[in-house]
Amino acid sequence: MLLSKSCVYGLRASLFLANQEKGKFIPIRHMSDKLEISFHFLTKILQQLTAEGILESFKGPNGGVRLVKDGREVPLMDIVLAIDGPQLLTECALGLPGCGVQNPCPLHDKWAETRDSIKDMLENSTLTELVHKGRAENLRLTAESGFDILFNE
Amino acid sequence: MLLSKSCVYGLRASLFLANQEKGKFIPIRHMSDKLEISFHFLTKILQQLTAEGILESFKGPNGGVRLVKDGREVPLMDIVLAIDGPQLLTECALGLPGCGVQNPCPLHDKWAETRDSIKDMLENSTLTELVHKGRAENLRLTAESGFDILFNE
DNA sequence: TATTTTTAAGACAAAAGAGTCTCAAAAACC
DNA sequence: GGTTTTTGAGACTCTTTTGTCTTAAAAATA
Ligand code: SF4
Ligand code: SF4
Repeated sequence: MLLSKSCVYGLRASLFLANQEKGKFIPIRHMSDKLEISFHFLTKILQQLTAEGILESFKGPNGGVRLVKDGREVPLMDIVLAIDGPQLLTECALGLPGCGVQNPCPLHDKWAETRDSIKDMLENSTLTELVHKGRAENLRLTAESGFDILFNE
Repeated sequence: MLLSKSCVYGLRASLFLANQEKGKFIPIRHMSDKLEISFHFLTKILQQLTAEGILESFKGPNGGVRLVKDGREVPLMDIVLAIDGPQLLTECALGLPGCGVQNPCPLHDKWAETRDSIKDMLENSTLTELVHKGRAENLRLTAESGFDILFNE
């Protein structure tokens, strides 16, 4: 898999948050219910995003988490880097250690192209952009429901 | 990681075989030494390739494994499918089950592009092509050595 | 202050991936 | 036939990933 499960959950939760009223703290329990992700597992993942400065959290009643920046300013890459780290961009097809252009394997040229296209996609897609698209077309964020699950009470 | 470790080892061993005298059986022990891969682990991986009809094996002295087809006819995709299966081409960015164009997530369009570029790379690269490139430029297949390790006795 | 609601932290367990080991079966050679 | 060399099959262990659970700390509210 390209992204770890933690990373995928982190992305889905971030999209959820980008679709909420700006500045409002959303309880993790609410998200874990809507997105059908284990509450404790999601909590652990979002703690990483909080530690990385992508989310901020607040304890107690009316607490929860929220995006620090407007989702428009948050490329998916930020979340991927916070959770999976940079391996995706540094490791490669044949997985040899300490790779680079100085000492490449036969796949390097082709792989570098592919890797760049992954990189570009993650850097050029922002949370808000995807939320707009998802809202407009009622796309889904969970196994069953469409995007509208994010609005239902 | 895009490809599992088993898959990467399978690819490296296949490149090694594509660089050998056509039709000759190469002992797995020889490959595991040269490529610095655990002998037993590599054996298990190559057994999968044999079961899938990509390699054929022969027991006993002067035995080993060899490519069934000329490496020119073997795209990397064959080896990836044999070892990692088709998930790379069917699973996707947000990892939702049963995905497709009928019921996409907000990332689908962008991911589909990226996925196609991965697919194209694996389908359009053949073992022989990469061996030629590796030989011409003495590229590496292991952590330390260059392509010439495949020739040294 | 006591109770409730929430995140924080980390121990713990289950599952999957990676790697090791042993023994059997086939082939060659003495 | 017996020994050696090789792949085949599978049990087994170790590590990483994934997921669960418990307890603590902070904040609100009564
Ligand atoms: S040379 Fe490039 S493709 Fe090959 S292992 Fe290194 S970074 Fe990966
Ligand atoms: S819609 Fe496409 S990108 Fe999204 S989860 Fe499904 S297959 Fe993957």
